Amino acid sequence: MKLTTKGRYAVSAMADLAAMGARVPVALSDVALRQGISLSYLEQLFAKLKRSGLVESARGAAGGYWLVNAPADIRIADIIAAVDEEIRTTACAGGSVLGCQGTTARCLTHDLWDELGRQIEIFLNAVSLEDILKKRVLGMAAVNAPNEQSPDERVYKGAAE
Amino acid sequence: MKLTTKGRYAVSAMADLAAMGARVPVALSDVALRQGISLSYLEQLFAKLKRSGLVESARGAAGGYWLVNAPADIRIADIIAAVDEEIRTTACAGGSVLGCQGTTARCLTHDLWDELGRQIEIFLNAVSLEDILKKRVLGMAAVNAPNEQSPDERVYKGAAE
DNA sequence: TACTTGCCGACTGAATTAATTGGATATGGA
DNA sequence: TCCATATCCAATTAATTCAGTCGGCAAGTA
Repeated sequence: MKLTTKGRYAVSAMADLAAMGARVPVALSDVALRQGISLSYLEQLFAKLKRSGLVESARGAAGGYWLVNAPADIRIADIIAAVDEEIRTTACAGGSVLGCQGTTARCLTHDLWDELGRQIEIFLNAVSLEDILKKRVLGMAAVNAPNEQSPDERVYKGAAE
Repeated sequence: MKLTTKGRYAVSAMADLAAMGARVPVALSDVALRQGISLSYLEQLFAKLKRSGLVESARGAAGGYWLVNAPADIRIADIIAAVDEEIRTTACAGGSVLGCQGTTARCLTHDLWDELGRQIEIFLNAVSLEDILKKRVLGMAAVNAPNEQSPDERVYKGAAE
């Protein structure tokens, strides 16, 4: 999972829309001012957000963008996936185990990056736009102890993949 | 937290040292061969690892690098911090809240990136080199439910809830 | 001495991010 | 109808970072 300002901009902008109310067209120029992001760059991001079905738009004067779903139903992972496309975290090419090429240590770390990617995805899937607006995010970080417990106790969900 | 091949290379190389035994000098040229990483690039990484006190070295023939501590006492977070230096995940400059400049929505997302960084750090701190060698990594991913609130119908953590 | 290895700094190619520029098309209101 | 305001669209650029290269020097061993 890439964690760049690109994804952060997108989340900030989406939170901005959410704060402005339901199905009210919000002009990107306003968002740009409030969030301190260049208008043209926002346009590129929203083209992707729209392509992913997260927002709708109206052209012309009094036009703008608005959220398709309620903030409670928009997960942060959806937003970042829309603008950052690539989710791969393992060193192995193509996500296939074949990429490890038979070397030992790299295959050992394979599990690590795999699990880290899952960890990040679980987190970003657990947080909605509404959680952000209502400041319910702090204190969510957690991790299971290494491998001694029964698999049934795991809280992890099989990430989208 | 940056998650690039840089950190992955470093972890792979450290796992390689760990697998070779305690305080045995391992030449980087051997590590480069086994892990498929360019020697010169490895040298740069190990300069940082040494500066951080994770490895020691001996020059000359039969020289090489070895781990200062036991694999069980070396956490992945230490390795990545050593080579990637920067851990900042918030959009706010300098890690200071002042970077938010009074805009509302960016400050809202501040908590999110803060917590995500904490999540990643908790995970990478919970895993040691020994865990990797003994393949105890899978199943550690987890997350707490969002901050105390009346439970609604939404599924935060997937089917396991 | 010859060889191996760590050490050091400057440089380069490739990729990506972030942003810019210059338009075209649609819409509502004066 | 005209015009300001918007989304839309494509191409280009500037800056950054990653990943890797290159050449040479220092130190230790046989």
